[in-house]
Amino acid sequence: MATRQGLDAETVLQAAIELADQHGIEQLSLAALASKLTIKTPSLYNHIKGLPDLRKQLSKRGLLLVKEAMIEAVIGKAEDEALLAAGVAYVDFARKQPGLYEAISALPDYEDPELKEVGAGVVSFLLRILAPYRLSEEDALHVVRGFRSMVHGFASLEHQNGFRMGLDRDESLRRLLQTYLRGLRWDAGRAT
Amino acid sequence: MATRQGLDAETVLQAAIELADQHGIEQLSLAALASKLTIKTPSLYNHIKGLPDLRKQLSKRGLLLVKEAMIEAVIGKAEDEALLAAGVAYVDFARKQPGLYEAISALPDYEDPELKEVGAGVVSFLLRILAPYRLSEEDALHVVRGFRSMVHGFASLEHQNGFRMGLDRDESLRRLLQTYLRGLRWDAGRAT
DNA sequence: TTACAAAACTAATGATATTAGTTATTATAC
DNA sequence: GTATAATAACTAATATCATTAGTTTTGTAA
Repeated sequence: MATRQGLDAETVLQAAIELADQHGIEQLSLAALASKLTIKTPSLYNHIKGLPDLRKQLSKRGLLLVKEAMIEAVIGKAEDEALLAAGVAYVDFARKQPGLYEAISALPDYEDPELKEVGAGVVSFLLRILAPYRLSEEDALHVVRGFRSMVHGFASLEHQNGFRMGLDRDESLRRLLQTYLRGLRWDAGRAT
Repeated sequence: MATRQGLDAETVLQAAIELADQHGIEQLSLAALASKLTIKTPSLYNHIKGLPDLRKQLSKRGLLLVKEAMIEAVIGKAEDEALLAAGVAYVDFARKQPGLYEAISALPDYEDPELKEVGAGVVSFLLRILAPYRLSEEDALHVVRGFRSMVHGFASLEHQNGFRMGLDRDESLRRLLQTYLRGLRWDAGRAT
């Protein structure tokens, strides 16, 4: 019965991403996923290790994709322009793939080596954008933390409908980043 | 059997807060909560409406407490000093009450009127701190969004062990806020 | 003391993830 | 082309969980 369909780990992951994007990561259950794939729940275990493993995969994929989105966004740009574009791309990613973004922001164990690695990839990408600023390594790392805090916080609050005033959200993000960047210039003693 | 203990909604909420702070909001189950209170799970329904309701109560309490913490922190301070203190108090709250903080950041329905109200309370508190800056209403609202994004993003990343370099985290937060505030001064055309 | 409200209970239901063991299908080796 | 091995699906079973219904017991108020 049930003629075997060509189902592999990647297909399962894609289906999980769709479900998470549609209904939120909280609603992503193995039952719902199996149903979407028209198989029974236990059959999923041929492709994933379990629900925690699946969520980890979502987190990892999310981190990879958000980094790719930022890389794509900064092509041909440098310094403030590049940081602004990267920040906007980050937030846009969270808007377009809300479930995947939730997976990034709700991960329980950042200690996992795979997640550590992709996380470090994001950080090193940001460090490369910051290179032209000629900051010390320590200063640059503080800036990376600041940048990540800003864009993650913005995306997170926006996602949970935390911005309820009828005020343009893109404008809020742009101002946040630009104000910060101007502060950076000031710090460098060369305000433009 | 089971001599009735003086158990009310507040006691139940407190126990839930303890569990959430200890093991994370994800691990907070009615079964664990009932066990902690030495009652059976269904008995909880005499005090709460259900698990979603309990989580909503945690969110509400968290928002109230984080606002209180900020209010307390800005006593005798104004302008940049006050904003910095409020930001630090926010992050400190997330550190000391991680479960309660998770409840704030993982709430599914910000549409709930009660939550809207306490959320608006936080915003109006921040607006009052911003009053001396004499910004237009629109500008001030953008700044509030920026401030919330920064502190929430920082607290959230720190909570999930997102800052893995051996770099002082308090210093990162201070720099983030101060850099932003200097950018604000520059915007106002009166860089100090 | 009686009556009522409420806080606890037991029992039952339905959803969930997970494991064990089975069947059937695909692909590989000969 | 056939036999074999790997594997993708299945059924059955278990444990945990939230929730509802209905019951008992306790504390309080009349």
